[in-house]
Amino acid sequence: MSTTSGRARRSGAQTRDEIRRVAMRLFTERGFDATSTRDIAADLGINQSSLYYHFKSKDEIVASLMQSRREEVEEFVTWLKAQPRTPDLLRTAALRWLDATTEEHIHAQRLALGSQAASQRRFRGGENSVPVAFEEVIAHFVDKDTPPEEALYVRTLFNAVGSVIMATFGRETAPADILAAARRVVMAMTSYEGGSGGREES
Amino acid sequence: MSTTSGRARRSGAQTRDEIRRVAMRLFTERGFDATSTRDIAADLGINQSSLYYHFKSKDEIVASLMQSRREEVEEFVTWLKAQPRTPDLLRTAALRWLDATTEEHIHAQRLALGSQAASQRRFRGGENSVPVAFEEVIAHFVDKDTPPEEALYVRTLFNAVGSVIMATFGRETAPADILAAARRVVMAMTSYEGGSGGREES
DNA sequence: GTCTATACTGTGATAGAC
DNA sequence: GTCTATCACAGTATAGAC
Repeated sequence: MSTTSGRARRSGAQTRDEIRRVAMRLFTERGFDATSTRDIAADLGINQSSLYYHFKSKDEIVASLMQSRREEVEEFVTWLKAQPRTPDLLRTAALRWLDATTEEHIHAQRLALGSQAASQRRFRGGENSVPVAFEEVIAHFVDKDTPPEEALYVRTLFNAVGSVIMATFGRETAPADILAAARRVVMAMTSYEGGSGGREES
Repeated sequence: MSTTSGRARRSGAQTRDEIRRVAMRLFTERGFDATSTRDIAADLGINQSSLYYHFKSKDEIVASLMQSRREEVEEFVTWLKAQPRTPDLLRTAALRWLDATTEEHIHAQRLALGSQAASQRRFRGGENSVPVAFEEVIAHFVDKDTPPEEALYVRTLFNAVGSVIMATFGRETAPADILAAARRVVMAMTSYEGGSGGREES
């Protein structure tokens, strides 16, 4: 919704926040590397060099995009350390963290995941890419009547290895450990029969 | 192991496969965008332009890297379609797919996940990045005696949203659905008490 | 099959007028 | 606060000698 294909809108009076908003959207859609400062400026309807009045560098833009989320992590850590060590703390903490995730956080995370769209576009490209081929697997368990979040659940299940890899976050991890963890994830996700997913009002 | 910091080895007689091997390693380590053709050539000890004798373009290199995985997906689909629709087919299929994942596949997937190392390096960078801050959360549930795959499990749990986002793979998905699916994942992963993870010999 | 040399393009960033 | 103009450089890719 809103300005779907908005480019070159007005000129003048850009604020830091407007730049941040556009940059977030473009970084999310195309990835950081694939988004040039010219792209950002063009979308705002201003000149590329004008960005440098508001930000010292392209890196500073992305850094400012990440800042708020970081502060929330610190608050979460503070809360966590104040909790008694009960057996269900793991679940409680995980759910609390999840509930603190807003829509904007999801955008930020998409960005932080690392140029998702950008590189994936490269690998999707053809008809004969892995993701396209994998759609048949998903289709085997999901049809048009499947609730969206359930379809997503199935997708996530078959991407268990990917989920674990993402969680390693660049640290060196033995492939055997990745596979072992992924196996646990698969077992857990196919054992759970939590009805509609256990949504609770808070 | 092997040649950890190997650059500029010998000259001449490079095969397509050697280029593929080096490219895979560098793409995985640094990401596609952050790896130049010069980097690849330098690691092989040849000139940048020599790559173009073997491959038409940089994109063709990465495309050739993805091909074998794609064929396996197709085989998997064939198998899947031949299965009877039993209630536990989802688990069976997910485990089968998982078991077909080799070490090399993990490298390929790291690459396909999209410049993981590259962009994440940008977001890690400072002391005050989100991932660094989040280490405290992990440390609250994991110590040095925790088995690696269990530690990975915890990391994956707290990255449930990220896992779901990754699984959406660029398709437009409502944030509410992402959160709903992530909630299911968290519930499932914190309900399962599968002992050591249910490793079975095949 | 590899080299040297170079064209071409796109990028982040700066200087200075308005 | 935005513009024009431009720089410096890195990247992919090509031409042609050896």
